[in-house]
Amino acid sequence: MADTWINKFKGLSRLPADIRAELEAGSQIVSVPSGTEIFSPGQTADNLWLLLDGTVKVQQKSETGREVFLYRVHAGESCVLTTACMLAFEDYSAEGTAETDVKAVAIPRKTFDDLVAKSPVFREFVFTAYSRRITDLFTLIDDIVFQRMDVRLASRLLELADEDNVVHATHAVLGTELGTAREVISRTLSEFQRRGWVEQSRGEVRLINKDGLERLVKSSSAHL
Amino acid sequence: MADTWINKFKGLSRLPADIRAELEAGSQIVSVPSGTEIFSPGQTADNLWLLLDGTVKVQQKSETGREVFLYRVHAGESCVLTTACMLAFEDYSAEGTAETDVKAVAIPRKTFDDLVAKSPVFREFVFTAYSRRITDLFTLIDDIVFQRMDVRLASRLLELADEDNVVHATHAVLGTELGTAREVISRTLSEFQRRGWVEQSRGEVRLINKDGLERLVKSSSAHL
DNA sequence: TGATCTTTGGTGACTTGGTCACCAAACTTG
DNA sequence: CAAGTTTGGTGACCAAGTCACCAAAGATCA
Repeated sequence: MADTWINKFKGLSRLPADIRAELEAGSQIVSVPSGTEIFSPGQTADNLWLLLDGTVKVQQKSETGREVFLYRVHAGESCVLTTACMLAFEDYSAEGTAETDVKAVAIPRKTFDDLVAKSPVFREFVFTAYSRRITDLFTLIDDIVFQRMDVRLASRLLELADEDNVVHATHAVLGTELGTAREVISRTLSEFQRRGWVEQSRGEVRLINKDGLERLVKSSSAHL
Repeated sequence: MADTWINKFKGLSRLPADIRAELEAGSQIVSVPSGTEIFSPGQTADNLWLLLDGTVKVQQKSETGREVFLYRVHAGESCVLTTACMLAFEDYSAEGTAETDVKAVAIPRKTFDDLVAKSPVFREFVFTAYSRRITDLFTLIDDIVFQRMDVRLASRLLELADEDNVVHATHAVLGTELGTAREVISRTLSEFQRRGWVEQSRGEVRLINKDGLERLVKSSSAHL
């Protein structure tokens, strides 16, 4: 009982026993392979996903066909913004893709609505998740408007690096992550390489001097 | 009974009588003068506001002291994003200011939480409002990243014009509305003036050829 | 094993937008 | 009306996005 998936989600551990039972009975665990489209424009979202393993990348497709990265959902978090659209019966304009193999709990609309009605703890969980995502969006907007590209790229590289300090992504992918052009990424990375912070090969960037990158990021948030 | 404020809000007219009664009893109508700070970072939001009259401008203040415009709440709409933070007991990073004299219904946290629990219609109202705001934010991000400044300024001028086709705003204000610098606004407006679309005087822009502005806006959304 | 195709990255020229420094004109306040 | 404040204008410069094009690294397949 103590090792149920429910305890992996911070706000849910305080749920009373009856609600837990309903939540477990009314939802199911699903696994999807890397690359799966989890939700997309035109498709009604019918489930709230709580991620157990893997990451989901949420992007906005613009009319002109280009894409902007919005945020990334990690294990222990939920794709909660879809719920607004799920309950509002409105179409979602963003799309979510599994970046890795993903294991998740899918809560159907019916169960979700029921639990929101019944459980104050579940309600707080949902609204807290909202609050976090919305704050993230505000921060993103702020970043796009005021932050220099080199700083944004440096901090994104640090986030995306694996345990060997390698980022597996093409310049084009990094471009859409930051909402900029591939050329800008190429130039900025050359500059980082010239300074001895990174080494590049096709499809990957090795961070060989994280300190340099970190100093660049810090220097920008310190104009007080 | 039919002329209650409740009917001014699209999703609420279907509320059953008992819920209506609770909503009316548990909320109050407030009036604040133009310029009032309705919510701001550091202050916990204790009420959900439903606007009856006037407009509220929601901005994000960055660490560097600059501001980005996020969205505008009109009569018949709600400041719903504050509720996430209200229920999540998290601080809000954005601030809301009355742009005009504002009349609104303030629903305290307690009443709000209660109604979300009890009423499916109220729940749908809340989630629909969320969905709309979030979609607006997505559109904003898309705009910032991909749209040219002249197009963005033209469409904003058309939005902000009063019945006499005059926009009452300084270049600096228009700058923060669009997340750009005053100088850029000045240059772009000079260009619009040169083309005979607008006339300027201190603190206001008169649209004398809306067609020109509208054509510019349309031309940009038509690259299919 | 090459020949060809596709994906990825590099580059120069140019345009747009943001920053800085500074000034001038228009209002406001005493 | 004099002095201060707000608003708008301008040139020089830098950062970033766009366009056109090419070259190198892998992938595919006869």
